Amino acid sequence: MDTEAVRTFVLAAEVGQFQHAADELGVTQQAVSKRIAALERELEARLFTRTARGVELTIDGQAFLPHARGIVTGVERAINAIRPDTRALRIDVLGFRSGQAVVLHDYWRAHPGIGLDVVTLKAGDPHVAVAAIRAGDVDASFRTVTDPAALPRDLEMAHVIDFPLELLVGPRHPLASARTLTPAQLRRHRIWVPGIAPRSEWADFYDQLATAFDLRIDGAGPNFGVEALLETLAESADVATFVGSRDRLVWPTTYGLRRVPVVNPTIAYPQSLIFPRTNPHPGLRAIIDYFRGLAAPPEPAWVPSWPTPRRAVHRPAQAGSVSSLE
Amino acid sequence: MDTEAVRTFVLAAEVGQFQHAADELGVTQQAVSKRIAALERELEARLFTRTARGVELTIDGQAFLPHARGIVTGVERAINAIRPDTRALRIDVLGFRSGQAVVLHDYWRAHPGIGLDVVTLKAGDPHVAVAAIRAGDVDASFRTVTDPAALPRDLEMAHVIDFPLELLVGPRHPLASARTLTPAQLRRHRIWVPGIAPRSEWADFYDQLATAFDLRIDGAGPNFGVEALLETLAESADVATFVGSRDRLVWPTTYGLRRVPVVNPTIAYPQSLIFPRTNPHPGLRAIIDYFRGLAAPPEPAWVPSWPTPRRAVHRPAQAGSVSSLE
DNA sequence: CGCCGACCACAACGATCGGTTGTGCGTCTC
DNA sequence: GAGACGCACAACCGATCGTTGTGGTCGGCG
Repeated sequence: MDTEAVRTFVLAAEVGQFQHAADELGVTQQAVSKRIAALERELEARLFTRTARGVELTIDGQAFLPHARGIVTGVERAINAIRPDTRALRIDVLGFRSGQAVVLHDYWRAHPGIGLDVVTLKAGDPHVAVAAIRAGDVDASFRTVTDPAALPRDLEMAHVIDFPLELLVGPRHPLASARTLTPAQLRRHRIWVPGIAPRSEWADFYDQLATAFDLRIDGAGPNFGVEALLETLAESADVATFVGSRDRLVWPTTYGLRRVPVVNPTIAYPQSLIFPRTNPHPGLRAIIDYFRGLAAPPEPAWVPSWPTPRRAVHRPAQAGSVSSLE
Repeated sequence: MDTEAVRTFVLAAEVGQFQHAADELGVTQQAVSKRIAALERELEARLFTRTARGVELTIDGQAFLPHARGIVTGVERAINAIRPDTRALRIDVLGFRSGQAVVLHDYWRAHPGIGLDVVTLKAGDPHVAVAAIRAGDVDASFRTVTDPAALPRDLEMAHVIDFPLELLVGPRHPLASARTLTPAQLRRHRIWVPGIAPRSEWADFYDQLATAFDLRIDGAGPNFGVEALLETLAESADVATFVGSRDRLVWPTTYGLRRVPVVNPTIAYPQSLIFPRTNPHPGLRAIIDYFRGLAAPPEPAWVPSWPTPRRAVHRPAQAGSVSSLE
């Protein structure tokens, strides 16, 4: 199906004449006639009744019209998502099931009609995201540059939310029945975190976490995907993994897996957003505010020793109240 | 833009290989390559990065993908709206701004995702709608056959709602400042109701109404469309018209028009729905229940002398309580 | 009543497009 | 280094889409 034919159909239905529609489109009346005929042939249905003074929609044509309008606007939106000057807010997330993407999706559902495209740069190094933002390929990225000196001057990194960690364990694991766990209880248990890029902020986060609480966090293993990880966890009695409380797990229940919150202290991943310091996308500020308005993890919370700008908007006086146990 | 190319793009993005997508679509790999190349040329953007083991979405491709999915599903829905065997519930209304259509639209918004197509048969005679239902062109029609003997055996006509009438007057009309009006107050005022087909149920309705309350209802005049009517009303000091309380008027305020409810008694148009007695569309019952669940006009109400089956579902014991002043 | 004007359909023709087969190139694997 | 795999390019052919020219039908008008 040619979308130009669909657009022609909509126009012809609106003006009620092939001739007029042809003038509007800058083609001959015969071309419009052939486009409609082709559409009718493809749909195996008559869309217009031809009269001496123009055309009129048939019943099938009336039923088709709103869907045709939807196709036309869908095509326009699709093109606008690509064109550099008109494109919608484009945000890089670590993965489509990550807590970042889940909260973004919540925001999008709460604000229907907003132009938002979620992409993943699929890079281990956060500096790839930095380069993509500077190049204008994306408008913002949920990555973290742990060394403040490494962040270019023209970019800003803002802390937007803390994602508390949970332990994901199979039913045979000794910690499976716990309602909550403290970091001390995790000591000597194998915690497997595959798929973490070597020099990424997440590797640094887990490094600091392991040394802070003397944990056995193994991030080296090969990553065969989420499904393989879940299957391994489901059958293992001695291996667990960390997930963010907002991360989406597709079939956690079918594997019999349990998510156990870690408390006293909460282990919080300080989520930052990187975006251009000047001329950020107009819709970005609302998203930052939305993230910052979400509930903070329960105190006390452990965070890594990055100099992340603490949330200055909603909790201005509590910058020092987030206790670090280091 | 060719929707086949869009569908190919979605498939290729999902499987990650042109070759695989080509097998799936039953074409050669080269055809897929050309389709994608054409799409990229049209969008002036690279959608895939070609690798030795397949293809991977670029950032632009990732942004395009959800919109492309929307286009594909939109095309599917459009086709399903046409195909006789799979098509969505198709209901005939008198006009897209009529109260019937407005309430239908409310229902559709309350039940997103429901397959519903609203059409107008544009026929004066309700028997055209009857024929269309019997032919399977539409699934139901908000028309009324006033003579029960004229309704074919294989069709059912159910009363679904009462639409109370309001007087629409311009600012210079003597009744413009009234908050409510009784039918007796309308006597000797000119009421203009253009566009009523001669032998339709609406003509009968207004005939009965005029004789019941001794009103001057003029339905003969030429119909130049809603806009012309509104303009005439806005400037006239002695002509008014009737509208249903649920009818949508596009720019009533810009013309300075006022809608005045008629009470003591309310004048109710008993809205019926005609549909096949056997094998009605599965979604139809829910719509009938929705209409019947809406608020009834205030009592007492005048209704024409048609033998409309009164609402038996929600007000089973009140069949006789609807007072007719005839 | 017959002409004219408006509008759509059909025919013919050239350019373009979308499909095919055949081939070449780069990369990954053994 | 040979083979497998996957995508791109070239050549070819039929279908399609645009054009111009023409015919048919309906409504309005003198």
